Amino acid sequence: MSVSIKDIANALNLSKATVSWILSGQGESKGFSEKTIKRVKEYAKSVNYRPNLVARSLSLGFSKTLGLVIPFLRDSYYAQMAYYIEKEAAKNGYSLIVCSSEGDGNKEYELIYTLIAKRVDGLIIAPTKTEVKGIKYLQKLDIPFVLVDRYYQNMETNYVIVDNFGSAYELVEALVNKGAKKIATLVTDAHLFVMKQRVEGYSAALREAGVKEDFALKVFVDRQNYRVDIDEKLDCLFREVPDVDGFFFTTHYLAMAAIRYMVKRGVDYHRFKMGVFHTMAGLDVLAPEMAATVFPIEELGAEAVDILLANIREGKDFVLQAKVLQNTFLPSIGDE
Amino acid sequence: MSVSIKDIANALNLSKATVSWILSGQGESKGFSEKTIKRVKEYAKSVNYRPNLVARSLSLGFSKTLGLVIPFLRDSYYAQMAYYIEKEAAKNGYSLIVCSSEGDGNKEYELIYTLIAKRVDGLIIAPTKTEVKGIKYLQKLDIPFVLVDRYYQNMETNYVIVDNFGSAYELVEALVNKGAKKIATLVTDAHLFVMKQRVEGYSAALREAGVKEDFALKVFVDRQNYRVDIDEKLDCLFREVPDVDGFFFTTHYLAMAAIRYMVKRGVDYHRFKMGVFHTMAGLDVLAPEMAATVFPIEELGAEAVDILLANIREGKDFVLQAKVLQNTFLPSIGDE
DNA sequence: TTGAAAGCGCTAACAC
DNA sequence: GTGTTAGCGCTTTCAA
Repeated sequence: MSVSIKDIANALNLSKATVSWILSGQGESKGFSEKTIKRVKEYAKSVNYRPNLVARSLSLGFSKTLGLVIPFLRDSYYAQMAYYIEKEAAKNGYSLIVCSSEGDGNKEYELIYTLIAKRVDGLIIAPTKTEVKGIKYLQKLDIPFVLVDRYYQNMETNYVIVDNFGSAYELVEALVNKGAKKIATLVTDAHLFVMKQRVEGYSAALREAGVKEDFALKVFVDRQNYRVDIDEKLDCLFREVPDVDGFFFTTHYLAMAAIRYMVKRGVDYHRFKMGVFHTMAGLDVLAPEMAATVFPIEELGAEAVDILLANIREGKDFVLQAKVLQNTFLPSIGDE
Repeated sequence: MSVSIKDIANALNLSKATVSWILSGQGESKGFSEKTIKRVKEYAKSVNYRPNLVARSLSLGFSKTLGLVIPFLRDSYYAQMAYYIEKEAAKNGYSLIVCSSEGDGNKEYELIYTLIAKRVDGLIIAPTKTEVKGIKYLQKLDIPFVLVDRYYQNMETNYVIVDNFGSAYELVEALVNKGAKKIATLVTDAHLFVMKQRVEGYSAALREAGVKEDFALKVFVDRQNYRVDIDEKLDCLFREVPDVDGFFFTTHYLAMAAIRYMVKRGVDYHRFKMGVFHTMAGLDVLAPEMAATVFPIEELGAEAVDILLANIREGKDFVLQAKVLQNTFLPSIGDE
């Protein structure tokens, strides 16, 4: 096995305490002699000593590790989020345990439970559905956590989200200003609060512009197999509203899927006024004229971590923080 | 603070040992009375007991946690890899600490060092550059690890990679069979062994087909700012070889960037015979006719974990495993 | 059928 | 300047 503080202490005829202090950098402030400090450090290096952080965690009561629970790490959106969260965490000396809940509430709960057992110092969660068992549990145990991307209206938690309503409003308003009269919206995961907000933003912008809403223009796509479901739904849309002239995609991959559909059906989609919530690579070349509202993903990740760390630091005295970030409006994604 | 085994023992007038055994499910096999077992379990639940896994780790000597070091979690390719690795790890009861090395060898070393200190049971690494300090360190300490995606020819390690040479060969051969004579290849991160292999596969396929290689057809793009660098390099290519009629993209985003360029320059790229190593969303609609060789990412992740766990389990007796997976050849990405 | 006690590696209050 | 010691929460051997 690897060498421990005790081994070093024995070899050098010193006490564990001395070695511990010196190795954790408190040698000088504790007033140890130059000689001893040097002796310990050199010996430690020579025998390849590396601290056992799990012992340290047990002793200190914190692990310098955070937990992240997201629906799907393979989704580029969450992957980016995870990336920036990890980055900010690392900057502050924390590691990140990443878990995918697969959009399953029970799994989410299991993961949270395990993370707690592993004694992470706090967690960041992009919650799934309306399952709140895990969240409630965290609250009961008084463990710091912050919700990202989605949140619950009726619960007091830290959270950082984007202004879904406002961004959608701004986007749809732009489409209207470009002259679109019959703007369809494509929606998926419609049960999510954030999605509802986007759709409300859409409705509000239309209302404000004096355009009457048409239910036939609201297209709901099944998330699970959206790539096939969208064909059917769009066929239906074009049948019912042949003169549709605009599209508001509530999320990036719906835009991509819709364009895939148009190309397949031979529809010249460039004639539509289009806007997408959160863009993705490829869209910019397929439809450079498309407007977009882009997530401040980096900021979102960093904010989440900062709030979490503040919560961890301040403990009981911490007052919950809710942050609503603003998207960036991009008139056309081609010139980003 | 949270309740511990000791608290339960005190409250129930039992010993810590008894409680520990019962709570870890060995109650019946140890032969405790029904009554005691029930009493302990119920009490534990009533006070919301949850085990402290760090204490458990310290005592047992393993953490049931793995470490993953990849260049960039925000890259969709690595994100997917991380996703499948986490999935397989979770299936086996392990958590995953994910870290991005940012393609920086020193950072990679730091991360490995920290992961070791946190006493992960093993690590999976997609190494950067030719920096092997971290790897050497792991070997010296005899800590189980497996390399993915990239590996070092001159070192004895576990690794799982794809057949880069073979896949590239197959792809370029297909382009030749479609009639392409002057096939350019776009390369980035050319110093990487895997990239070299792909380029060699390209060369070999040309050689085999009796096509003379033209250095002007080899386009090297700077990874850091490939989106701007590629314009200049392609301008140069078209100037020097105006009748280029095929493209072999050594990685997905180069294909996307090249198409972005073509669209910008008004080049009808559909006339080219094209092939890409590893595809991405959007390419299928932009160039459905493009051939591709797709990574078995899921298999790669799962294999890596399985090998790592076997190594952890068998320890000294484990014989290192090298696995070369086969890509799937896709004649045209439009019909996947 | 249950308990006592040592130990995992590290920290920190308190001594000398 | 340096050492003693108790303790973090859990496992496990040995005893009773």
